Amino acid sequence: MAGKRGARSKRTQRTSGPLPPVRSEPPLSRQRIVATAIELLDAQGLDGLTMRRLADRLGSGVMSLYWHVDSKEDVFDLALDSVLEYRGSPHIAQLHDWRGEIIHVLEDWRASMLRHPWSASLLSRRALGPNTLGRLELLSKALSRAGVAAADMNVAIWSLWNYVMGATITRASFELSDEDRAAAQLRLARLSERYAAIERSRLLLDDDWDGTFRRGLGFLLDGLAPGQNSSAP
Amino acid sequence: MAGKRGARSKRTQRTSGPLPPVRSEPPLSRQRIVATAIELLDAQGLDGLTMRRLADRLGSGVMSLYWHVDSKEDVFDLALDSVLEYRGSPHIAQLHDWRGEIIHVLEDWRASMLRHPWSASLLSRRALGPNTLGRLELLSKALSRAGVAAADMNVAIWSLWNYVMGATITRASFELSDEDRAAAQLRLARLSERYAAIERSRLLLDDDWDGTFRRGLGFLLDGLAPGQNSSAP
DNA sequence: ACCTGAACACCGTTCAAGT
DNA sequence: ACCTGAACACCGTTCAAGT
Repeated sequence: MAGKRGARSKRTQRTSGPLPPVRSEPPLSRQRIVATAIELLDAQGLDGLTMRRLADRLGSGVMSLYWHVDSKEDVFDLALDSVLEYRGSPHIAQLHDWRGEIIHVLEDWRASMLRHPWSASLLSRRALGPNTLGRLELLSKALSRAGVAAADMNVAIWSLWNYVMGATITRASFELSDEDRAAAQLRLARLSERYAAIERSRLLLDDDWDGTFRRGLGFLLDGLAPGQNSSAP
Repeated sequence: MAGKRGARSKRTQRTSGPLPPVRSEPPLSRQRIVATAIELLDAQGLDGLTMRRLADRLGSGVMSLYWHVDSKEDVFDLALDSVLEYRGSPHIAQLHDWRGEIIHVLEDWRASMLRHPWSASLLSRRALGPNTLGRLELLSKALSRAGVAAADMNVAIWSLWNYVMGATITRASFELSDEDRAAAQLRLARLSERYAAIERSRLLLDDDWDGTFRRGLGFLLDGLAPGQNSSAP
């Protein structure tokens, strides 16, 4: 499709150099490498990404990747930060609904990670990229508007970060394989007499992840900004 | 040391078969494998554990391990759960200080993981072992005593689990290498105009992890059990 | 019952070389 | 400037065999 000669006769898009063979792969680039890495991670999980497989998908030799990228770690960092890009409006102050604004920021963050289940567990191990910092910035500003005191700001940010990250990792790992989950449930059922309390509340059978996330976040926000009650209109 | 012939003349400990050469390594066992795996993980981190290195330390061939253990994943599961064994008293109800009891359970959990920094990030990826379930059980009972309603129980447990796990992973990853941390701070400083809010609160320079953990946990508990105020005697 | 070495099918990355 | 293949120093695990 790309490069097909249509109505425009001048080559306005490729501005210099001889045309490469029309049907070949586009040249390697950081961007293409990252996009393909994300595809591979989505399809095969964290262990599924290898430099060799990545090169295969890109139709290049393995070592060609290393011109564009420092190492496999580098690929992980780039893929993670790419997936965390915030695509919403930076100004979503909805009629002074600060609580709603904070919830929006965190739900959007969580949704981005759940779209790429490998990303949550990577986030906890890799350095903070620009898009991650951007989301922290957004959160910090929303918390300020919600009246969180400067002295409590870092505690509030880290608490929410930890909560979102933990919740997303937990959910992603429980969703990973029904097989594992069934095995865990079986083992729990077998040991139910030793774990009477969590058996009674059916902790490991509860799969309303979205509801649990929202309600737990509500409790945390109640603690962080007691002025703003959850039942306010 | 082990097996040294002393005052006891009868061999009461080894009950059958010929004595092995006195000075040799004790025989391979699940227990020894797990203990050595933990040593290796403590010394070299998650990537430092390989079956070959593990066998070397144990003075055995690599494939001998597979008689006692299913796979490398199995070793991870066993090492993780071993490290999470709860060594405190199961009855620490201190004069009806339910809030203090909950905090104790969670601080002890966190401390166990911080002693083995690889464990927190493993916890998020591996299945729940018996010791992990035991700690969840302890938490569940403490929450019941603190008056958390049955309908809120699972939300409360998961919220606290997510908080503790997230906080511990975050702390462990920031402590991992001063080098990375310095690099992150440098990058943040350079981009400070784009991230004015988190720069202002010096989010990434704040290293009072213990205080932040405790205060954030306080906020979460305020939300979960509003009856029990943090300033109560 | 417990341990072993050889072999297989992989890894990430260095290096010296090509265009 | 960009790409490459050969080679190095590793992996986890299968298998057939030893005691």
